[in-house]
Amino acid sequence: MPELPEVETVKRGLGLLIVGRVIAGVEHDWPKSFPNSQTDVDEFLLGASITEIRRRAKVLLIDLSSSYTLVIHLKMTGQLVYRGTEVFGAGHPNDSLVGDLPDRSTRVTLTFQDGSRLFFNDQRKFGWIKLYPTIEVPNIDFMKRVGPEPFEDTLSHTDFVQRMRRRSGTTVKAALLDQTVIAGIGNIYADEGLWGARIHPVRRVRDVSDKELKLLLDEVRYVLSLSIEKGGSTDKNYVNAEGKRGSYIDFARVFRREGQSCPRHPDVMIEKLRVAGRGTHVCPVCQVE
DNA sequence: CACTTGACCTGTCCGC
DNA sequence: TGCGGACAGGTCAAGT
Repeated sequence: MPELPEVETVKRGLGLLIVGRVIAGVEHDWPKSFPNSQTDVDEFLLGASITEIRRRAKVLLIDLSSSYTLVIHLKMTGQLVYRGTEVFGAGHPNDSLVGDLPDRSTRVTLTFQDGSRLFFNDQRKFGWIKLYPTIEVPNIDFMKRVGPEPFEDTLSHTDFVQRMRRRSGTTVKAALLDQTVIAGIGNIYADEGLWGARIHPVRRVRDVSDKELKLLLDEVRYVLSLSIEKGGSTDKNYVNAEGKRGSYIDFARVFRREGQSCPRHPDVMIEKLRVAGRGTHVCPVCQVE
């Protein structure tokens, strides 16, 4: 679930909450959630302060004063929730989606010198936090292969068309989800962008015109920026760094709206199908196969 | 090589 | 009510 807008929202929240704090302790119970050795922890994590929070694609980067970086992928159900040291009530805001922490899906807990904590919760255990030398981050396989950021101003419409054409034999939805074509788009914003551009997700890229693909980039940029403005999409698991939900789902036109009417066609119902192995939402009138 | 499917996991929901 | 199976969906490995 966390796609570009959700990770960007967490990034902005953590920027306000944890930059400058000094890491005093780390606990982790699931090896795949935090695979580094105790030696790495002792040498490069404990005692380091947080200098900057960055994002690349759906990956969050927490830079440390030790010249190491915590590289974090939330995958489907990951959450990063900060809790301060205030002692009122249960110690968390009333509108938080998350209760007392740690809880049974807490995989990693970072404790800061001032007693505040950052919890990495991940129900399905697909996500991870890995400590890398900052200088090595661009050499991680994923970082070398991932495509341009959607809002990079050097990404022209023509560039986008060319990158999509590299996957001309597959469906336009599979190409949009391919992180080496363009970074940060997942199932929600693929469906929303394709509806915006009136392109059926099952069409082969080779059968989609340049004009349609250029419109698709505009529509993808529109839904991503709207979602960032709304704090992302909370369907089930996603919360921001304060444990609060995002509201893009209230503005979604097709995602999770099967059986409801298309915003362009009050008499037509949104349908759900499977494309590229994922639940896919379309208006059968706007989007023709 | 290009593309598709399965695995990684847990929790929820649906039908029998 | 219990139980098996489908589904949720990001990414990589394995299969066609």
